[in-house]
Amino acid sequence: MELRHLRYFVAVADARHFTRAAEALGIGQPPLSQQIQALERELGTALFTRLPRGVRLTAAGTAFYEDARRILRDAERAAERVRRVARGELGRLRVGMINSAPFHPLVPKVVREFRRQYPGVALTLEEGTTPGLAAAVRDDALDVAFVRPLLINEPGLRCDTLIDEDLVVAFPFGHTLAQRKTVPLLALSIEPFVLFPRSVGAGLYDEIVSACHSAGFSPRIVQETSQVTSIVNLVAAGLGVSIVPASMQQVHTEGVSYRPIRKPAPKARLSLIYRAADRDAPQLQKLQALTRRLAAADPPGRA
Amino acid sequence: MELRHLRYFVAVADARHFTRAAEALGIGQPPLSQQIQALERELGTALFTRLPRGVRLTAAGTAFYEDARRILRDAERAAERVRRVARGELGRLRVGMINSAPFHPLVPKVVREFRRQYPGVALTLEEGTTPGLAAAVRDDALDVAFVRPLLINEPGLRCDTLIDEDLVVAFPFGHTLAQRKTVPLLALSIEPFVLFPRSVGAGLYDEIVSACHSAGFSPRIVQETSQVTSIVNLVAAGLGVSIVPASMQQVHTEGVSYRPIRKPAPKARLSLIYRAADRDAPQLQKLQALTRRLAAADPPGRA
DNA sequence: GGCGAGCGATACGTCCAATATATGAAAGTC
DNA sequence: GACTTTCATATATTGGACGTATCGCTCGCC
Repeated sequence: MELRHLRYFVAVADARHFTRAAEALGIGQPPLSQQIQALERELGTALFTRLPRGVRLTAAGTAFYEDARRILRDAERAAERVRRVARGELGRLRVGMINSAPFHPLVPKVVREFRRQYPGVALTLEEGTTPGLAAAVRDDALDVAFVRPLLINEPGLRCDTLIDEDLVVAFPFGHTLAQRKTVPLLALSIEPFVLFPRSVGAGLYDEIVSACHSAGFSPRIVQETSQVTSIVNLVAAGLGVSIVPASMQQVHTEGVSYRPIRKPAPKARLSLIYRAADRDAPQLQKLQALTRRLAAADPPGRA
Repeated sequence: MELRHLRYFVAVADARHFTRAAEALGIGQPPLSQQIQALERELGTALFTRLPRGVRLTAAGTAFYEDARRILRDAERAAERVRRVARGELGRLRVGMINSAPFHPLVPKVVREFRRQYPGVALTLEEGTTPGLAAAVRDDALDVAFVRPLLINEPGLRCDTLIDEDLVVAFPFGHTLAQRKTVPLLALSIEPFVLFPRSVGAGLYDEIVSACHSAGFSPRIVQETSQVTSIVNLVAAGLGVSIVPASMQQVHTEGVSYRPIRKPAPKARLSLIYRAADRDAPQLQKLQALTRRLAAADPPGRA
């Protein structure tokens, strides 16, 4: 039995007439008769009672009619479903992001817009550290992640750079250096630093530390904390200064002021990582397209 | 898209291997590849990721897999359902019977046995008069009916005679003629008769009346009632005698005694009628077979 | 009651498409 | 690097779906 048999059967049942059904199907009447006969032979029973004028469904045919229609409808819907999955209108996308990502306006904007445009895609969000997220993507626990620079280049992972954000200095309230318009890095040489542990983001950590080295000093880290919001709070509490992505200025914490770093300022790159094998996955491509479009409207380097 | 494509797709998805799937399907590997390619072309997306060792389902393929299996299962179940309907194991049978039919042991036995053997067939029962039931069968309101003889031969209706039952005389308690072993019809010439109206069963009515005429008298009908049980009650009440099918002796009404009629005794035929067009209907054939079998075990002429 | 029209079945030829056979290409394995 | 595994491609073959012509049956019409 093939779907063709069901299509022909339904056509004849609807028309109650072989000749007219054949016309509707765009084939001749004899082949239609033959296909119906083949179906009846396979099912072991007549589906139609042949009358001098047209045909009538038998009891078996009546029973089969609804089933046949349902199967045909089901097959069409299944095909349509596949096409929608393939077009990325249906499915899922597991997104990871580092703690600081939500503060850059691009990331929440991308997520919000993706949800709006593709309501059929189940988008899940998860926070983590850059190395943790990279491992999750590699192990197929996530599909994509917004991360800071990776030191080691995982084979099988791809990385699109989204924005190259300036880093700024965070001062506690009343700090003398906060009166300047821009701060040369070397001015921070005697300052106590609050920073995140190297393990949660070696790439950005090294970027900051090596910038200090280039300026001629080694930062004196007095306090470590993983959460970027905690860093700002510790700065506000007066434990020290810090160097954070410019987008952190979004968080208007009482008692903290931010100042740009005098050129050459270190940068905090934000990238999108995903499995190279999935580079053609439609949801991923849609996310990339969306990110590019929104990043263009909201150029990098600014907060 | 044809069911073949789905069958092939499921085979490959199960085996995760074209060559092995082709073996399982009993076809060569190249045609299988081609059919899958054709399916992928029609759906507009790859269903498998080709790996160096075998294949893996894509997201679209995974989505399609369950649908494909359900459709195939559904198609098989629909075919099986049709076969069962055709075999008469599924469906309905609307049975009619005259009031007196339930008293002959054959009829309830047939109904009971049919219900037991074919629980998938919805059997409905309805009582009525012979002409009413015949009209119902003709108008497709019933499928079969147990009736007494029909006078007019409805075209399109068929009639199987089931049993040729003796008629007996019903006497009120203490009637002198009830002392005889058999009663000659002529002895009833002066008796008042209780009988059913001709309209509810002209065939049997005429059989009785013409038997009386043959014996040399016209029955003096003093009371008419349609329900055969009412006739017996009226005889018990002493309103007159009656002539009823021998099977009515099943009803042991207080104050009524039955006596055989001396030969030649009139007969009450019980027949099964059905539409000639439906003579091949499986439920009908099963009912006929069952009736024949049970009638043979319980021969006609006896009560 | 004969006759034409309508309709499905049958007969037969044609052509496409599903299959088989042979081979190629790519990647892994020893 | 030769060999194996596995899917894709190329070409030939065949079966089956379809088209054309015709038959057989039934009904309605004159």
